[in-house]
Amino acid sequence: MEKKVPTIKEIAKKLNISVSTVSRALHDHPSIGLRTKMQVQKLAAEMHYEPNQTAIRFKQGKTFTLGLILPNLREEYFSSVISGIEDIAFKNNYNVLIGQSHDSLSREQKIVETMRKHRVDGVLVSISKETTGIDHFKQLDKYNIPVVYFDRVPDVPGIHSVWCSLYNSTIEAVEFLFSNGRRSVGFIQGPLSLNIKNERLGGYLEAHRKNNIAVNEALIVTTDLSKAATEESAEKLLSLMERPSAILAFNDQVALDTIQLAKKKNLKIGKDLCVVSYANWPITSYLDSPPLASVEQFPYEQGSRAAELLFKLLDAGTSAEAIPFENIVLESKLVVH
Amino acid sequence: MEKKVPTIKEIAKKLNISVSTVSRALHDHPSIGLRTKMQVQKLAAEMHYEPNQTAIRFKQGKTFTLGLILPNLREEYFSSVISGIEDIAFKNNYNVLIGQSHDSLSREQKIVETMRKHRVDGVLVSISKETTGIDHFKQLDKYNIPVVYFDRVPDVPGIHSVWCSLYNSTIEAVEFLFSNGRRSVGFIQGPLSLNIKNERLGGYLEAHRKNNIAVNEALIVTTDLSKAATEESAEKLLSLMERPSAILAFNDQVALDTIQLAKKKNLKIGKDLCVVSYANWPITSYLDSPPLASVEQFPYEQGSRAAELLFKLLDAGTSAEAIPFENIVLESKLVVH
DNA sequence: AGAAAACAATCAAACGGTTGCATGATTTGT
DNA sequence: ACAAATCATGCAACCGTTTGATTGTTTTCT
Repeated sequence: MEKKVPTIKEIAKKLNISVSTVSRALHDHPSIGLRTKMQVQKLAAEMHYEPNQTAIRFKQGKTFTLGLILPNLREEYFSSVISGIEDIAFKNNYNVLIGQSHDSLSREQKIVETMRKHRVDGVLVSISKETTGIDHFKQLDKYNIPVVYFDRVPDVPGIHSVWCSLYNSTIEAVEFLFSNGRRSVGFIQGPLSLNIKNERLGGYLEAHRKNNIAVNEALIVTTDLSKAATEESAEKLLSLMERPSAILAFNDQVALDTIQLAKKKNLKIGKDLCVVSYANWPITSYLDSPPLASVEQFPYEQGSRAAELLFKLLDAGTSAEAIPFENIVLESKLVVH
Repeated sequence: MEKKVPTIKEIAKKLNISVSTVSRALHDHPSIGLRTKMQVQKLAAEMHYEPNQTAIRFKQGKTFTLGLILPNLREEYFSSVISGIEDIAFKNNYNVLIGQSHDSLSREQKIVETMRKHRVDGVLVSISKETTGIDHFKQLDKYNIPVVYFDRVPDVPGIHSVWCSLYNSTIEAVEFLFSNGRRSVGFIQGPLSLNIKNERLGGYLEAHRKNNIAVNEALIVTTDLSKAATEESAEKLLSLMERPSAILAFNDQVALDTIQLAKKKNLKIGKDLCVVSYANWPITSYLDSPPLASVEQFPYEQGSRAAELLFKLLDAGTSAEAIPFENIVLESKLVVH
């Protein structure tokens, strides 16, 4: 009844040779004779031998596993990131262990701990919206586990990162609105921790400067991404005496909540109010009044680039020197619907 | 420079005792004296000792990892399932290794292989739409890896499964349409492999029987879930001489594609045509013309129940007898918007 | 006081594979 | 024909932890 999986030992016994010979034969080691090599490989195939990964991981002191920490899997954005990462990981014969922080710092801390205990070989992180420092990632250094931050990157020096610059696209987005005759553009910011290098705001301001349009501070509001907070901020904008004729929203979720509210107030989207945002959700194509345009951030590519960088670090780690901190910046792109 | 993680051996050396004593002391083994136990635990804490999971996994012949195979992470439905599974896994100190089949049989087969090689302790599967048999899961038997199917369950005997019955909800959904005066209800079926026990169709027919309404075969069409196929089928329905006044769609994605097409044909949703479907996507609340109702299938609960069942199998596996095949059926619920 | 019982700690094997070093056999060079 | 070089294989340690069997010491019982 009890099924037994064949081991290298049994192969050795059946052929009356030593385990080391079998091991080397299976690895095509040059010092093994052709005859034995063939014999071993033939028998191994017949017995359906498969190396015990658990043993190898143990012996090599590596888990061949990457840890991936991200806010959630629900957002299409992150599931695309995963595909990018998995493809690279798969090529390197690595597994990916996923942990969702659900945008909570304490959960993120727990996950880091789990990853450390699991002895993953490296970690990829997109930080939670509550995360401001990276102290809880420091513990990984002691275990020589390299970390690559992506997408939501903490604003501190001395890290490896991959992210997507929003500056140029934001300028483009705002100018797109200007050129459509909408010179009063509201801006709903996200949580401070997620404003990578403040690029959204920077682009927003620069677009105004370039076009000689004065910035109205009252048009800049903030949300923590919860529906309630977004509605409150949108309400602020929409009830201004000089109501903006367009809104730049932190992302498509914020855009949807804003549009929903605007409709309740009987504003015609596309006429009374135009909305542009970030993320470029596919689902928006099903909406009657979607954002007019959205900034695509190429999650798949961010994921794969981040994974590539991590593997580079892993390779270097085995050999010699510390790699200088690398920060890869991709360009985003405004997609007009 | 090279950081070293402390091991049980070093603790033993520092205290001049044997490794076995240390091991047992850390596990609170009764045959270790209180004094030594305290000493060991104190020193272990000071040195920040942490057991090497890799070694333990190897020694115990267990990976403390569950394999989870599902079509994709993009669908909100499946990300909820994951949460349900992760919560249970976490309670049992297990990790979850995720593989996406992307609804392709060949990918699914590869993933099963990966999981086997990785020697996961158990597997949870929601099959791809191309999957009809379960031959490729048979290899797991040889490794004593139990499998629990959930949600998309293959229609074969001799398996453990957790799924959500749609029969009653379908009857309710169709009757809901009838009671709204819509007696001509089209039905867009999904891929045959996903029609668990044909419950949607069964419910559809039963609702007609109960209400003495004749079934019009022309009103029953099929899609493979691709947008093109859905549109083709929807087109078939909407261009009938006797156009149905309502449609029961396989899921919310199909519903959205159908609604989009209907709008293009200038039909008023909610007036000329009512749509009900399955899945209950949260995003539909942002639509101007969402499905009128949707059947909620409780993904979180399905995930957690499936994981619980798997752990039950794992526990039993270590001890004695084979567990009789268990099939847990949950009830779905019609949610009217 | 002497045997039995309870306690505390150690020894050593085992898990499955990898790898540096040693050994024996065969071939090559002169 | 004999030393040297080359080739093929085996030995044994090792990775970190767990655990059954064993030894040695102390307490308890009669």
